[in-house]
Amino acid sequence: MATGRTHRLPTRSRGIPEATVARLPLYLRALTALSERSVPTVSSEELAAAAGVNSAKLRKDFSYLGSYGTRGVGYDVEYLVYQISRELGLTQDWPVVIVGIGNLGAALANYGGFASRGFRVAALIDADPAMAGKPVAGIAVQHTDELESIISDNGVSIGVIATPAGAAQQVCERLVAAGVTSILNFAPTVLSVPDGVDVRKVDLSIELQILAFHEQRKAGEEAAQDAAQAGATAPAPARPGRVLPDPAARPTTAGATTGPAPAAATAPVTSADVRDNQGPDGDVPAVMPA
Amino acid sequence: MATGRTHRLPTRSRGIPEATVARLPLYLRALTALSERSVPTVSSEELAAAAGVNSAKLRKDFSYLGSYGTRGVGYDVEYLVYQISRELGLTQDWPVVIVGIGNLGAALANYGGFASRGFRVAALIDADPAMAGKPVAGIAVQHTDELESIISDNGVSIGVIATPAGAAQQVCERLVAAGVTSILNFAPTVLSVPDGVDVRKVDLSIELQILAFHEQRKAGEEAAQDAAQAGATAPAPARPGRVLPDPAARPTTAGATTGPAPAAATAPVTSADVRDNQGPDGDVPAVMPA
DNA sequence: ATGCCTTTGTGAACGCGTGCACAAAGATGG
DNA sequence: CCATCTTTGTGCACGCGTTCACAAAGGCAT
Repeated sequence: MATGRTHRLPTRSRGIPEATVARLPLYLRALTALSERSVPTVSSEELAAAAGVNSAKLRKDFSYLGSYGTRGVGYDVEYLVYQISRELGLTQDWPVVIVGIGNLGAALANYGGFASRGFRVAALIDADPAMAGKPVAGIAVQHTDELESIISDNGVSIGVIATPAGAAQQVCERLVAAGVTSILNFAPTVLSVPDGVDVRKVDLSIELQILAFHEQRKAGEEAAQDAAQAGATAPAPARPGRVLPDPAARPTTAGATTGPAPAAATAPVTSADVRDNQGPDGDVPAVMPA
Repeated sequence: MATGRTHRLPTRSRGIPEATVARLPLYLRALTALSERSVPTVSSEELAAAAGVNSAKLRKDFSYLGSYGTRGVGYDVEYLVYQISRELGLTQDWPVVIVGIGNLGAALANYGGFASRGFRVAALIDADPAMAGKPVAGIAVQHTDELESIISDNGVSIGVIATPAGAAQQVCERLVAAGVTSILNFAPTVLSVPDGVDVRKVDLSIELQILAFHEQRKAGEEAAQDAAQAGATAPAPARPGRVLPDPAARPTTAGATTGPAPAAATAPVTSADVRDNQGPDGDVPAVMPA
């Protein structure tokens, strides 16, 4: 069972820490803006502020790329833009396919940020025959049947999945089998891929839940403070509370009844099960970035 | 001017590590799926597989919530669903506003994952007067002028920004001033917010760039291996050959003219097929999709 | 009851990422 | 050519996050 987990590689790809790689696009964006304003050089302090990071961190990040700065002066904007672009592999053109042209897929297809950074939408693919031929963002949608040939003919190595959760794993497997080695997944599902394939996921639902957690925490602390200070501030509008019924007591081994014991031991819920784990709810894809 | 950084201070919110919080939604999704299949209990091993993580990590994550498992048996699915939901603050209803109803904003509005997880779209807001009143996903779009009153009237504390990059910061400030304390940003910009406000960003462009980096690395290693196996001669680059010679000489402060110094950065990639990145300049920062 | 077997919960080691603080490098002015 | 000032590049320490490995806990069969 080569249930390749997500990305579990040498973490440090050829010397450049993953955390640094994730920030390079941020620096690149800030630098591009400076470049357009014809700013010749920037100090680590200025650039760090623009990118929203610590200047020491920025300098260390750049140190992994080499010594591209000039002490006492800063970094040459144009030169740095080129170096980072090269490091990120943006000096070449990356054909990309988007699978699943629903609301989200269409939004992605229309996203202007593709072309401007070295990415080119090579094809839009959807399983709905009715969509075939329809132009979206100026590109005719093609049917899933042609997925393999499209990828092969265009040398596509990056695929974007914007399908419903239920179709994601299958689409993923076809993409990988056809030669795709990097996938950006917008479907709310955990994708299983073989080693060597990179998967990055973007999930609106998860992001919101994380925010909700912090929001709840903030509300709690605030309440505690208010209580302590005895109503210094006006009581915030009570949020509509939809309280879930508490399953009451924790299941203390009790459930003796339905105990045919579906045998948890023997069937370690593996890939087969995981596969159908799809959307708990009819979850439609989700999220998207900008 | 409180150039508030993102969120990075309390790191460990009330004992639960941030990394753990980020995984809870993942567990919750897997558990919900099991719940719908009426599976009574799961072992950490099974659940970890379904969520795509290490079982030890999962157990440690749960240990921060309390001892909800039964040794020798595993975790009660229903009970755990409740506990995690409660911890994430999903037992209450969170009204959310989406600002910027373009392609992306509309896609988000249509996303089914909202309601299913305790989130409710309270309002759709757009700056275009022509959009006002138009129904999107069954909700009438409202004009930006009403932003403050909408937030106040509905007690909204979570806002989603799906506007073009240029408008994001301004919208953000209005949201925060109106009472929003958590923001999910889809615009490709770094938002500055005061302390106490959480910001999470989703950026397609960045994700793709990270994938491109790894893709390029893979291509490089592959080429190296091929070369080694093929007799270790001729650095035959595989696919989109990378291997670009350091083009522009680094700006060694040389030019006496501190002026604009167009810099040779545009660097015509001397070597073969490596297409030069699109325009050394036309790189428009991007207008959000939408 | 008793012993076996499964699975949790966690102590401890390890590695990555972050941020401080500073010496070295280089520009600039005299 | 030398002094001074600015900014880079990085050694070092600290803390979070991950993973291993195992003792304790509890079910289950005998």
